[in-house]
Amino acid sequence: MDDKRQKAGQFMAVTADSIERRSGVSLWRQIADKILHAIASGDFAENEALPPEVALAERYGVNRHTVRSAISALVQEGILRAEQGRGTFVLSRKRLSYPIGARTRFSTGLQGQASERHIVLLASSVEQASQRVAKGLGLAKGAEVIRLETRGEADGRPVSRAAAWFDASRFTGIDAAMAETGSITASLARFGIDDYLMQSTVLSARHADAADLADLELQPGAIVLVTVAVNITPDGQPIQFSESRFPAERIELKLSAL
Amino acid sequence: MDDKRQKAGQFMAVTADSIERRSGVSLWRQIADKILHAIASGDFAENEALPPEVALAERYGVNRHTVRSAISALVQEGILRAEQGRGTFVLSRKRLSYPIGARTRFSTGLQGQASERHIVLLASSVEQASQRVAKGLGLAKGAEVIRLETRGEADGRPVSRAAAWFDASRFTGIDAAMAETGSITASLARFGIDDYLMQSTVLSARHADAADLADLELQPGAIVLVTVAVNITPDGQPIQFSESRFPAERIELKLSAL
DNA sequence: CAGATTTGTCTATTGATATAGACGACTATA
DNA sequence: TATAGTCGTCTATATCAATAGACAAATCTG
Repeated sequence: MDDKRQKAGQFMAVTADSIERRSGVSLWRQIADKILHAIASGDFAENEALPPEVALAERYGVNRHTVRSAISALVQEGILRAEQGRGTFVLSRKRLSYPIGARTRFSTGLQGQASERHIVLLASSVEQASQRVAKGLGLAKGAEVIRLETRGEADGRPVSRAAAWFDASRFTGIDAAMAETGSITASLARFGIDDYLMQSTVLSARHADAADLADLELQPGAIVLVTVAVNITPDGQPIQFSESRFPAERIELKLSAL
Repeated sequence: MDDKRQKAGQFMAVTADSIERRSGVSLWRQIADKILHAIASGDFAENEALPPEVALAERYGVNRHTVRSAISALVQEGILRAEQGRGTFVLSRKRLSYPIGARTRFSTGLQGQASERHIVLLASSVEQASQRVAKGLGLAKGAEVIRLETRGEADGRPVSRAAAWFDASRFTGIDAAMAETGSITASLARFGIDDYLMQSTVLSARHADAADLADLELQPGAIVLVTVAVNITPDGQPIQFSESRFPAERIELKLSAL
């Protein structure tokens, strides 16, 4: 059984991670990804020095300057700190594990992983439901809905960016409640909803666009995980339609027993 | 509230999707992503012509040649077909929706979305459990495990690439069973396992590496969704540890009520 | 202190990426 | 059969990405 990866004549060092050339994704971006992944999976311990630049260059089969480009992107992002003469150190903790399940709640989900976490209400508006929002909420297209734009932060770093839609006729004032409480769960409680479930979630991934970069403080070329979900009451009434974006380099999604 | 996205002096057409320059991801790759996304979400209908190159160039704020680079990548990938004098046409269907749930089975999951689907056993081997595999299966590190490398295909296109590990002492010969039946479920049935559940799944996303590109027939720069899962018997015994990769441009994951 | 190690900066060169403009080839339609 | 619309190809130029080599600056160790 031939292995396609064993390309003709190409030497493949045992330690060499694979890098794609002329790919549309620059080498420094690919290497930055790999370093992030290595940190997230514990290969490079927190507060420890990375291997020196020359070693990384050899490991990935690129020039030292290319490694430096990758490192400087991660330094700018607050993941690494480089110190002349000493080395380059891992600042950032491992990837946070965001639970997804029938009763996912932001506030409790990251407990134990981040000492501080909260949701910021960025904006709210009343608008007419688009096709997909209307369908998700079981409303007619064009019905009035309230949209809440929020950002989740953990230890001062953005970990999610979400838009949530609610039936405007039923949840009048939920924007004010959200601004006051900083919690979707608490806001819904004011409308007599003390429990709700995730009905369905669809998950995809794409490159971050300009809005994602600004909202999530990412570097260009980063990847975002996108979830589109409908929350329902225990008796099956849809109450919330939402689209969330997570920076793939900082968050992994843990699908818990649902 | 200032909007960072409104860059100084730069004109931003109302229809212009956001594109990041000097990002480490080339413009043609970003535009290819956007076109794929537009197809997946139904903006460009199947068998219909895309807007002409000049229109796309204006829409994304780039040169026509840059759009052509994006299109030619998608043509190579079999997503589009360009016809001189006529236009550029969408060949490929929408993104498939792969269900993830407690009882996810490849064979049934894509029913109705693809007329033909099957799993190919690419390779199998016996090896010593790594730290994470051992932990997932509840074995001692270094215990003998059987690894199955598989690829899932739907309508002739690769949609998943997975490695699955089983306790070698309990599932001796599962590789042969898999080769014969082409189904994990059927193979496990031979060992008296007629039901199993997903215990936990961790989900992340990253750029495809060289192996992914070859296995999934992707173009460089593509994104893969990665799931790491443990399957257990109804009474809680771990039987399978697996890592799967899905091409984000062809697959979305639907987390069903579990 | 001397030497080794490691990050920081500089110059130079090559190839890929992106823009710009012009024109040819093919198709559809009035 | 004109003409307009669209994709295909070519040339030229500017910028970014990547390689290469050299040396400076800071830190650590013996």
